[in-house]
Amino acid sequence: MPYTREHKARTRARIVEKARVLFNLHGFEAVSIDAIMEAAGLTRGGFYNHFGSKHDLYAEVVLSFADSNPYSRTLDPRRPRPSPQALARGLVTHYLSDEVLDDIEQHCPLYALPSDVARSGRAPREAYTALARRMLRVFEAALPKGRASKQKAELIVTLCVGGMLLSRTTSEPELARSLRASAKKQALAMLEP
Amino acid sequence: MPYTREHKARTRARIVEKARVLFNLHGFEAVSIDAIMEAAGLTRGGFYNHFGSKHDLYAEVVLSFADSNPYSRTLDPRRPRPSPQALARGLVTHYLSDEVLDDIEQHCPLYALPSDVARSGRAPREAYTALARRMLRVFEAALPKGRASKQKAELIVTLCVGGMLLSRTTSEPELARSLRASAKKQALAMLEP
DNA sequence: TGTACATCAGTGAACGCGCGTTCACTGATGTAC
DNA sequence: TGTACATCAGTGAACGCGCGTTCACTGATGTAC
Repeated sequence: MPYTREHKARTRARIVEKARVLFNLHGFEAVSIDAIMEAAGLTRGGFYNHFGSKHDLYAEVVLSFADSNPYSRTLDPRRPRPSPQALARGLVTHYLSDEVLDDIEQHCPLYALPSDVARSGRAPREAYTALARRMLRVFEAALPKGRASKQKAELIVTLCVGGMLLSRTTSEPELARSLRASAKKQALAMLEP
Repeated sequence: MPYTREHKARTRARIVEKARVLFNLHGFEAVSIDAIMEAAGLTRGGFYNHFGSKHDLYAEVVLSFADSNPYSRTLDPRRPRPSPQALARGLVTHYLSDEVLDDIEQHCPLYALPSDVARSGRAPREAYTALARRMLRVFEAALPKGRASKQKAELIVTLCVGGMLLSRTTSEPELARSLRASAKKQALAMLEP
């Protein structure tokens, strides 16, 4: 078998990664297979050696989102793992930060691709849900056990996603900043003991 | 001038209304001019008697969203206008209700079309912002004057939009229900004196 | 070690379809006389 | 009041482009001998 199994896997991963960035920027529909393959340094035809259709790629991309914690980049692997509380506070602060808002490539699919996911069938929606659950767990781990904490975690996720969504879509920077600041303040307050 | 001015205005309004419903269901890109015109009882070619391009229609549709208070349907015009507090509580309850979630045509563009709006240029984004501001005003009117109330109003809007967005996109009905219930409870609590 | 071979990742031309847009036209309707 | 006319909303065929997908091929590379 010429070309190793690893070679093909790496190529496939490169396509998914480039698609992730392009989808984040422009949405599923607006990005052509041509554009994705070119970004991956390949040509159009080869796409179907890796995926059955463009829809299959959607699911793959959203699954890859769920597998890559969007907060992980801010964690220095050489340091000891922070406490659940510090992790939760850090996630809120990072998630609602100006730097993330200004760098569309970093945007989380929870607010960057909701419409596209909703229209794209079962697999992408399940990946979307998995990502939301992952965020929920980070916050639940930082709160005392119990029903009230589950509700608090849900509210914090809602504030993070809603805050960024409105910030991203609104045309007034001042309103966007204010909405984000309010959401961040409230979410952090909810993490206090 | 054959065909009265009113006739043309009514036709135009009908196109915008049908486009609004179809865009809500499928997004901007996925709905063709053919489909819109057919829904309005017309044929393809006539579209350009009313709009310069499909993009012009986007802006028009979002502007029409901003002009139609999504809560207005729940208000019975024969009754006296409710107090600002009752109006705000009613908006939250209606906005995050199961009935609205289940009827996509009723969905608010703040969470139904964010990606499409973000990718469609200045005019739709400004209409989107106007709609968000309108919601903010409803909540501010129900709260005592001051800085804290402005923040509270922003949080309530964020909870409403974020809660419905996550509910709409998630694949697990139980999670969707729980997220919405938490958001509703918190938003209503914030409206208490 | 070197060589012939088989495999299959990758290429790029071609196909077909849908959609936004154009355009020559048709015919319903308000207006002038 | 009735009629001829001008206007322009609406029609539907046609155009052109882009994109998803197919397919015959090419050539890089691991394997067998």
